[in-house]
Amino acid sequence: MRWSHAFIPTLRDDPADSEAVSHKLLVRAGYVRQLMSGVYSILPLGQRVRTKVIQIIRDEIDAIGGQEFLLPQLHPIDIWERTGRINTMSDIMMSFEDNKGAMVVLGPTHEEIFATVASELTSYKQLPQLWYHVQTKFRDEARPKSGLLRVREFTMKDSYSFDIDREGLDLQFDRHRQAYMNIFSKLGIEAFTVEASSGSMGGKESVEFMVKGDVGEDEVAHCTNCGYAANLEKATSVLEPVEDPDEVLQTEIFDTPGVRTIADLEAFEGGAPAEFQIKTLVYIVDDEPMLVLMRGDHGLQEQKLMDMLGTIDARPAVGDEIVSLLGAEAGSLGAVGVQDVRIIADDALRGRAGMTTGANVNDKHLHNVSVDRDIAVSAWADIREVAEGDTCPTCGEPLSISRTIEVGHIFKLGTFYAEPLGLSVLDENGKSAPIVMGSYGIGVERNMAASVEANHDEKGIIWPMAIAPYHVIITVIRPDDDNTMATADSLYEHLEDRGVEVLLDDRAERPGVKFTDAELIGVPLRLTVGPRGVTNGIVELSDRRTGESSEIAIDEAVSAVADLVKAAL
RNA sequence: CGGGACGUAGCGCAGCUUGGUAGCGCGCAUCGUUCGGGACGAUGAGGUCGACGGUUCAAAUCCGUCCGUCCCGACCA
Repeated sequence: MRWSHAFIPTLRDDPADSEAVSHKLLVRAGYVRQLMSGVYSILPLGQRVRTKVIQIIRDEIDAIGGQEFLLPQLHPIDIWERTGRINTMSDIMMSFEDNKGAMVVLGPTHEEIFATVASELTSYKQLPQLWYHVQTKFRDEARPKSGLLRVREFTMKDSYSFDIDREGLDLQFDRHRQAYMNIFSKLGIEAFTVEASSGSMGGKESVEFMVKGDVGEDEVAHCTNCGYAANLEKATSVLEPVEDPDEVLQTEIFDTPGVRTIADLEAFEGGAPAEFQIKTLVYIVDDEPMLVLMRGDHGLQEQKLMDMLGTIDARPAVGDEIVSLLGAEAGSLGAVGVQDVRIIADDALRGRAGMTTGANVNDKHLHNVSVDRDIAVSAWADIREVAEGDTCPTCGEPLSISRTIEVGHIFKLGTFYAEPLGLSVLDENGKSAPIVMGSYGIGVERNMAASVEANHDEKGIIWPMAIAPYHVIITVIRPDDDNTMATADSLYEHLEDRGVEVLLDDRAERPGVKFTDAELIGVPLRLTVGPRGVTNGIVELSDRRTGESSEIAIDEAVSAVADLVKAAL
């Protein structure tokens, strides 16, 4: 491609509406343009990268036996009603009425559709199957952000496995895990896997692929010593025991004017340290109010609570709801003596005594609360959010917490979809058996952005060879010099003949502009061809990542570049 | 959905407080001089000032409503 005929609109300034590095660079370097919030046009350079990312994914999934489909993006709403996910996904589903008045949704994901096709599977002899597609998903995210990292219309490869039993699922799951790691490696992304909550996807076990990055939306607890890593939505840690007083006293009410928070009560004369307080939270779960008790210095991890309750609908109660339930306002709440309300308590409170908590009377608290004696706990669970420095559950070393970008997520769905959609086959005994499913997703544009987050410097993008829009850019210093341009043209043609993808910068621009643009768009190799060198039979070969350059004979340039490209792919 | 910021030429911004014929830089077009790290000079093109309504002799500027975009949080495979 000749740059003089290409549409590569580079910008000198960062766009005003960008924060994330990948967003700034992909816009400035002419890869994407925003149409509306969370919706982007992919420009020619971006499309070349996107196509390569897709092909890498396709090759890996084909290698583990995947069969590619093309599925509808328009879904009748009733298929979403059948699995019940109309309720769990409705917030992000784009839907509209067709001309006949039927409700149609733009597919946010395709479990239901693949499962419908899979209803034609009738015998265990047809299993296992591995099906996938690479298509646009529409999700009306409440808050698109960070350029391509969180959008409302995007491309995803999702695959679906169908097996007769758990063992088959486990095998397909492990193959995907390896395929995904291969993919991330080619994309220049240092991904690691973490245990994750499955959220609204259904199923029990899932693994997320994460890459560290400040713009990420997830937080992961990990142990550098033993390699333990889990999403904060699921992470656990070992608790240091607290010494409770030996003497068990009667509860005692006392005045705490103006005390509203754990910290207030710590500072209050006659108060208590946070680890001797019980934090009482009121939650509305599936329209039912309940109390959630935490140790004063611990935070609730809502997803752990939701997973434990098997719900996807939970929210903190608001002022009126709290007062009508407990008779006091937030700041003076407690669970002592509360009847007929479900009380979920964090494991950290088991057996604790000598605790302080709200009295359910404004500006009053209770001393000497023994959890077992005074509170009618309905259920115990680990619902505490792991904090930086907590003790690793597997090796005992301190955990650290990092922000991460989720670049892939794989799920063992089990029979979650098989049952409502009637997916079953006859087993070898002629008995009906539900199909065991897995689903495996990876977002294409998000991974492009994640790769930029991981591969850039102050000058611009540094693409890994495998997904670079071009392998090499030929920067012509004086395109108006016939000898120089002829040399550049010849190099261009010979490189293309060797299968190297070349961008020929033949624009009538000053050298500085061309160098800056070349570095911004991030082509891995650069050949600089100028009159001075051409006279001496020399061109310059430079490496975008290291910044190193060397002079090389014109005769050898094609082979040298072709070899470097080959070695890097 | 809660909180905050913003909306003026392709891009980045000033002007608004104190109403009076819309500006700067970059980019773009033509010509000339330049040319191995974002050149210089000259001449130009380009804007319903987000939309609608109100106040006023007069609104980018004041008032109201709406729309849009970004950031933090909630939310979220």
